[in-house]
Amino acid sequence: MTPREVYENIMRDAVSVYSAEGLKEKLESGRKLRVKMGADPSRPDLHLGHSVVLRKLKMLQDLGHEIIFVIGDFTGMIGDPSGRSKTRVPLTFEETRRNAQSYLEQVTKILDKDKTIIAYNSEWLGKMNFADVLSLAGKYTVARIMERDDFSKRFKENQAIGIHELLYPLMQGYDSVALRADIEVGGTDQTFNLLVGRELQKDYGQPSQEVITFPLLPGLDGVEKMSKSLDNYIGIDEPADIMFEKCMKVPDHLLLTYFNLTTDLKESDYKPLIEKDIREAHFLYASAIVRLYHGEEAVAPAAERYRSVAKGGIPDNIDEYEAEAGSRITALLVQANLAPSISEARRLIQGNGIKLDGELVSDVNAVIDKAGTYVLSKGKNKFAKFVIK
RNA sequence: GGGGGAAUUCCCGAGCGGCCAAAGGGGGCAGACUGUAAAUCUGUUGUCACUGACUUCGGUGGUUCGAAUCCACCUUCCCCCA
Repeated sequence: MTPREVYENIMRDAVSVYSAEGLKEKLESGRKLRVKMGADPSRPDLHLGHSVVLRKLKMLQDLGHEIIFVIGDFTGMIGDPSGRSKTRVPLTFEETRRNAQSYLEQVTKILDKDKTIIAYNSEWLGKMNFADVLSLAGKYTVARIMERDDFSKRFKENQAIGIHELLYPLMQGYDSVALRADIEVGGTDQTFNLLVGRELQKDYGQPSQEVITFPLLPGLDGVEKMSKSLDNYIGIDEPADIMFEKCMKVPDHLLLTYFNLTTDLKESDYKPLIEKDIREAHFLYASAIVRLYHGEEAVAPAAERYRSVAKGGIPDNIDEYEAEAGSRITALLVQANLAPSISEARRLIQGNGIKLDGELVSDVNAVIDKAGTYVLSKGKNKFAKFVIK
């Protein structure tokens, strides 16, 4: 793609660009740009939600620009203030490095490893003394900080806001100063912080970075944004089978959005199909995603498996466990993680949710007493194979 | 600094000293229906050796035959005034 094409692609999918002229100018300057993106070291697992932004970074990278991931290890060590979430266990130095490593590995499913840089914000934030902090804090006002949506909301609702929380946008913004970022990208939830970076760079005598925000991908529940903790995600590291299955579960009304944000397909390839046959459109989507992250050869088997399970079949590549003859089915369910406790296993049986080799299990105290191979299933699509000795 | 209020199960939120493993809602899980969708309906949602037992209502002690409910202290949080 040419710089012009990349610019147009970004303008098409971005929610906001501050400023569009600045971005265009920088892209066409021929200069090697420093593109910053923040990474949360406490959650190194990437999903399709992240891929929205990562795929744009890939385009910039292909133009020869430098991608810098800022690992927020300094902020991570203090704890995340956003929301009223419980105090997060601060990460140790080793953990942040380990998570960053795993982050890098996953990121390189989309980006070029060699052209991707990792930076830790403890490198500069950790060296600041109180005078430096005061000087930084002096560059912003309470009124301006309170413009941030969640701050003002919490303030109005008389919810606590820690002083250090007010400093967070400044810390993130200062990262841009330290890195002399030309462009910063992120989800729309980061808009405020990214703009603070723009302001601070000016205060520190640097040209302001261009800020590009991309839409947040809604999760599989169709309500919350995609996140690992809500378990409504499709991980880019997941096995092809699971990926395929999850893609088929994307809510109908969001399928178009998913196509737009996470695939390379042209709208003309999928939009008519969505209107005509939503189920086929799901297959198209699932295939596209599996192809993207696992390659063409993984598509057919995953689709095949899906179809067979949908028909009530039992797939062959399922987790295998061993147990002794005479084991209770409830215990086996717990062993295979199909139930968190014996009690829950009993309830599942009572609720007609458990099958043994396709036969409904009705007795809570049922025992497998003959050696052999059995398949336990929970609901329509959770299976475990047992080799009983 | 002064005054007031709150802490309940995954979340929100009810809870007269015994009928409280604790209402109701949300969320989760399972069943029916389906497209392994949505919507809807049903069941279920502390643990276990499961017609019973055990451990839970911020923490520690106490009162009582008996405490989520009463008392004391502690911890944390919120509000109002300054």
